Amino acid sequence: MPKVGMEPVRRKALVDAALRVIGDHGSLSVTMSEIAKQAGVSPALAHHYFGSKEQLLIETIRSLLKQLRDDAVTALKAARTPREKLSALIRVSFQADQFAPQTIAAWLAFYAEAQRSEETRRFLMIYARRLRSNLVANLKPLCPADAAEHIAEGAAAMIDGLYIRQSLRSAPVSIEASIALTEDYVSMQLGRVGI
Amino acid sequence: MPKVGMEPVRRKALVDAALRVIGDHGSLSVTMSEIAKQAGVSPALAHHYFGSKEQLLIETIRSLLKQLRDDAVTALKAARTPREKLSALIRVSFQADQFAPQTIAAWLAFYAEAQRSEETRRFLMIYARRLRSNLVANLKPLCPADAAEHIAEGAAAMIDGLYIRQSLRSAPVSIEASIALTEDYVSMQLGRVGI
DNA sequence: TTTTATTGATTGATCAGTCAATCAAAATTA
DNA sequence: TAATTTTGATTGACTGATCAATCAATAAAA
Repeated sequence: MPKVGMEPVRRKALVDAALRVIGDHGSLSVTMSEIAKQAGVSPALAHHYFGSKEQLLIETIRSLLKQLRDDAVTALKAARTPREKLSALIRVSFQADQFAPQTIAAWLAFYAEAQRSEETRRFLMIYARRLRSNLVANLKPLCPADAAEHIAEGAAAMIDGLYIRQSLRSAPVSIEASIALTEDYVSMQLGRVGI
Repeated sequence: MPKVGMEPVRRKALVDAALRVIGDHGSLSVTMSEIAKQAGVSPALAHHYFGSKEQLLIETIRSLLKQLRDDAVTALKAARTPREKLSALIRVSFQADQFAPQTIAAWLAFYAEAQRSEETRRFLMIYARRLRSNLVANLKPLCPADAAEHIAEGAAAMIDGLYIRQSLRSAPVSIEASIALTEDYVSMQLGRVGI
């Protein structure tokens, strides 16, 4: 079997499998066996490449974050004005694959894990700060600095809150409605101070 | 030992212990032993009274919810006008003990669990709906019905989002700031349509 | 031959859940 | 009142299952 150079292929397959299994299962209490099976390899191989379950999970959240960042970068590049960039950030947050039940379930599981794992928390803090600073940067040209901080805080909270509420599938707020709600908040706050 | 009538005492002690252990641990992956130890009884007794770990956890979330409801009822009674009642609802959501790191960690853990446990999800949906309908009921006197739904959705999302972000302890938004942010949102939305 | 990839089998630890036994208060009987 | 029975409370010890992690063995490429 051993074609040389399988390592990156296997690593990716395992990380993707982990994300899928976690999303389906809605929890980090998934077994290495499940993940390995999903990736089509033996559990032993997962340990061989990642050393431990924890390490595999760390890589998994890292990949989730990278995906989000790449999307944000692309969306920001496509937008011209600060106001357009704000809309782009909101749209990226609610894009279909991010808002899929499994993805939301995975995020939630990682947030819970962050209560225990320092490293997981670090990653989620990076996400939170990035969203915030992206928002602030594009709000500052449109309003006073202190207002920008304030609005960014509120918008970020609303985005995260819409995720949480989506996870219950109780009163499913559609993607469009979620975007509208957040856009509305930002527009109204900006309207208060001009533009 | 057997003084008769220990059952309710033990049940409460175990539920409280579970909440504490879950909050400290930041996860539902806590052992019956830990919970029982915290309650000062043997693991076997926990099983005796609750039958299973799952059942104990269900009772635990039920108690968390009851606490919140009682507080809300009290706060609503003390407020007079609809606008005051809205403020009361916001204040209750962010009251100190609810906003304590351990309580937030427990909520988060239950949200994650809700992905798997139908019953847990039911409870959380009750919370979500209750908050929403309380908000709507007190918004309706102040604005058109469709606006009330819209504002309630946004405010509820913001509240939940502020919780989530609090759980990371990254950019700790104080209780007062959280209340202010939500109040601000509601006031501004209402300002748009009068009052 | 050496190196890389891969797995089956195994181990050790952890836990939920069970059960038989004990202890002491309360109820009943003498 | 004293003796006896009943019942609720409680636990230690055990079991069976699950799982992360290890390792020695194998297979194929280089």
